[in-house]
Amino acid sequence: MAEAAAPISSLRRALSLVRIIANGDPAGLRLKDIAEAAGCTQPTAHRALQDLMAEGFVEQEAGGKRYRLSLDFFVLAAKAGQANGLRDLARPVLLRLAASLHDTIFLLVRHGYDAVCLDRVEGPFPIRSFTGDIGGRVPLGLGQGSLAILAHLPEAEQEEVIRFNVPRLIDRGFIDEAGLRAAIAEARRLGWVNLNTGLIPGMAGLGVPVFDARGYPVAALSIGTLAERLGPERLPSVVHMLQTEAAKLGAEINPFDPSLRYPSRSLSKAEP
Amino acid sequence: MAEAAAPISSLRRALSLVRIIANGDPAGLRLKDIAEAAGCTQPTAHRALQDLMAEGFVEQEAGGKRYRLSLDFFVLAAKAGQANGLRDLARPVLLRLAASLHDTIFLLVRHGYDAVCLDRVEGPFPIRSFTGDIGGRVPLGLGQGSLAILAHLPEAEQEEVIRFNVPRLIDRGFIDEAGLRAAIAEARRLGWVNLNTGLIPGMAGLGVPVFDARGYPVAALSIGTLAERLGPERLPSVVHMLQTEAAKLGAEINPFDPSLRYPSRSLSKAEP
DNA sequence: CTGAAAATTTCATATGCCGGAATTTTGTCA
DNA sequence: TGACAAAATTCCGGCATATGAAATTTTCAG
Repeated sequence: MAEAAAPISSLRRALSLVRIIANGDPAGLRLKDIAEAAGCTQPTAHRALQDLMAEGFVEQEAGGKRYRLSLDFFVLAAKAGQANGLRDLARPVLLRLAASLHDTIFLLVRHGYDAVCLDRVEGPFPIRSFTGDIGGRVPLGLGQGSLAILAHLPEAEQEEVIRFNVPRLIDRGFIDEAGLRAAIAEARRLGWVNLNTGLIPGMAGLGVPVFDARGYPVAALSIGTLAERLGPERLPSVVHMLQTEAAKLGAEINPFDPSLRYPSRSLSKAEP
Repeated sequence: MAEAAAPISSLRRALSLVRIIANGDPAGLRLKDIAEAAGCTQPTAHRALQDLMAEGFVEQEAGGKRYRLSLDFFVLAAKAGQANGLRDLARPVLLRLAASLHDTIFLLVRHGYDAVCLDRVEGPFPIRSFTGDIGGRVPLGLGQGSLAILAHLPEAEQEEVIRFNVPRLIDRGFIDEAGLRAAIAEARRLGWVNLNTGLIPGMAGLGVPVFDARGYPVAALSIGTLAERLGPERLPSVVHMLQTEAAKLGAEINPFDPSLRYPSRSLSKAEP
């Protein structure tokens, strides 16, 4: 299968070690396996890992030999979720919504071909979602908030994402291209997304896009709840509430910070 | 003043760039400032940053020149909070507690001289806490959960932490050594921590330690709420609930995984 | 529009990285 | 518990590659 056979600098190799560890067994990986996965010798991997440990990116369980990501890394990364300050801006919004609606609220941001869950406040009902936890990632188009973003992207960009994501979505067994396009059209027509379409039985959700000052859908607010809690009588008010908060949030996004619009590099690797 | 004047490998320097960026202005840092802070020339910093970008650890706002941590980094790190799988184990616990108590619940783990907020589920009341958000860090001893951990550490270790942390706590203007020792004694006597002591006016909280199979306080559960919600009639039942859940959680921690006990390296840098 | 500061590229040099082989440590199976 | 195999770590010579001065281009401020 396509093996990442990139002959690269020592730095890049070391960073790839971090990825390998992150994606490996949460209990930690052995040097041998890391070296093998990275395509380098054990001494090389070993020395890189020493440095990674010295800088606090990686740690070993006390006494043990297995390498895992360090808690320092976790702390460090909390500061990476601040793209545009959006997370802090959105926090009161999420809290308000959760308090009013008594359901779980998600904040998603677009990141390349994916939507990333930046934050989440849960209601009293147990919810299963695609995005899952904070830091979770789903292909654009899968899930309400994610679809809300995709549906409101500029035409050309939307096409690019669709082309890239359809195989990924099919792989996950959820939707084909026709279905996706239909869902996008519907989302665009309504201005929001309502998927009761039993992707997860008994669950339902709503997503609305968050536009920045340029009308670009940088993020989405979504709600996840039990299907029975989104019946015809409650649904309109929930939509209204989400849209109101999304509009307020969008207005607060610094219009002079052009970031978040076009992620700078080739982004998330596909998982086809 | 104390300048990190460590002549180190290229890898370590590059990793230090990540730290510099993480601790800098969230809007991003310029190459010149990064190079200066890292103590290397601009070309060197530049090429390291190119690699960091290529690996998705760092990104530039579209078109701009400033470097910031990438969202990929955020995604990656979500997997770093899994020390011991504690986060997943604790999630249902947090949800249960939040649902029953209608208050904000924190999960803290010990990390060197600090406690790190691994997860948090909020109740309907707006709360100010020391730890703040997920990924937040406080010196052991500051805050209810954090103090609960410190109070139940083995004597020698506790002394070491106290010696290290007292200056940091004083710097924050919160407590002196005598006060800390009194609080520790009280916490140990009760088995839990109750700080209504107006550190934050109107706020109150409770913390209970979570012990692993060896009786080592690896973590803490805590509740943060309005002072008026922890009156004498409600307090005992809240304590009981937290303790019950803490005990259950402790029992689930894999007793054969010795990690989390002694963080492997020198840990969090002081901020004196 | 202009000039200064920052970013990026070039290039010769030597530094410090690389992997094979040797040595020590660890984990496993009797 | 002992012994063996596998993994981890250290050593070391050769050379790839990171480095910083200088030159060039781009950006930004006034």
